Order: sequence, then structure tokens, then C-alpha cells
Amino acid sequence: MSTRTPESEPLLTPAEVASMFRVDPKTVTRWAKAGKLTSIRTLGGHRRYREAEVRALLEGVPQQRTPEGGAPGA
Amino acid sequence: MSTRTPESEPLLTPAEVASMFRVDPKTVTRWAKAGKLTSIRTLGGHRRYREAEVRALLEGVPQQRTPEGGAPGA
DNA sequence: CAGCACTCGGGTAATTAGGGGT
DNA sequence: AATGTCCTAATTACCCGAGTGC
Repeated sequence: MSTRTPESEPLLTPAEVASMFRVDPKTVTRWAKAGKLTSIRTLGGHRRYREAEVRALLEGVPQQRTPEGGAPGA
Repeated sequence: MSTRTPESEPLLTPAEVASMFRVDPKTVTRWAKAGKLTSIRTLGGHRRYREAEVRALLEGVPQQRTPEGGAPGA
């Protein structure tokens, strides 16, 4: 099997991102249109999103957050 | 160079291109049929795609961008 | 030669895009 | 300003059997 990956980042489909955020795919599309999300378009016009970008937004790592719940480092 | 590689450009299989775009290999075939992708056919009829072409499309460089990072110098 | 993974081809369901309205 | 829902059109994903590639 030629499972070579010529430098490609993992991408997510609108439905995937929408499911992760618990919103409608339409909303994700609006975020992409608003420039809040990096969207890569397929040759057919459909959008794909970077998994790293989405995960970072889910984690809430824009700049600095105050981890109040549980202190990671002792 | 010790490698005896005949001057050919790196070609990608449908599965590789599909993986890069996060789409189905069948979809890549559609793009080739639609003329959106340059497809090279093997003697058996299978398609091969140019890595440079695919990467350019992934980058989203239909015209020209201003790569601030590395100026090619002119 | 034999075998497996991948691709080909066509057809149908599911998803996405875009605009408009609440 | 932002989200969810409606509609239509386009694109994409999965089904099959046969052939190619190594």
C-alpha cells in the first residue's frame, strides 16, 4: 500500500466541526465567511477546516485563559 | 545524484490527493474529468496527478499572493 | 502465476453552498 | 450582531462489479 502522506494537514468537514461545537453546519460556514475560521475550499466549492485550528478554538487558546477549575501544574 | 530517477515530476495517486483534500478518491476523479485537475493516465487507464498542481490548489493560489515570509527576491 | 490493495465506471443518497426570513 | 430554519441547486459520499498495479 502506498500510504504516503505528502505533507498534508488533517482537515475536517463542516459537519464534523459543527458536531464538535454543537452548532449547525450553517453556523460554521458563517464563521468561515466572517474570517473567524480558516477555510480551505475544495475544487467544488465545499469548505474544509483545519483540525488544529478547530481544536485550538475548542480548547480556548486564543491568548491566555485563566484555568480556574483545576490547576494543571501543582 | 546517485539516484537514477528519470526526469519526471512527482505524481500522486487518487488516494493521496483525496487524503490531502479530505474528500473521496472518486471526487478527485470527478475533478479530473471536469478538467479542474491535470490527470495523467497510465497505460492501464488509472489516473495520476501532479503533486505541484495539487499543492498549488490546496494553497489556494489561483493568482498570486504576497508571501511575506520568504521573498523570492527579484 | 497468484493475490491483494487500489482504481475505474455508473448510479443513488447525503451533505454543502447560497439567499431569504424569524 | 448572531443562530437556526426554509428552499433550490450543486457537489460529494457510498453501493456494485471488473480491471489495473505491484
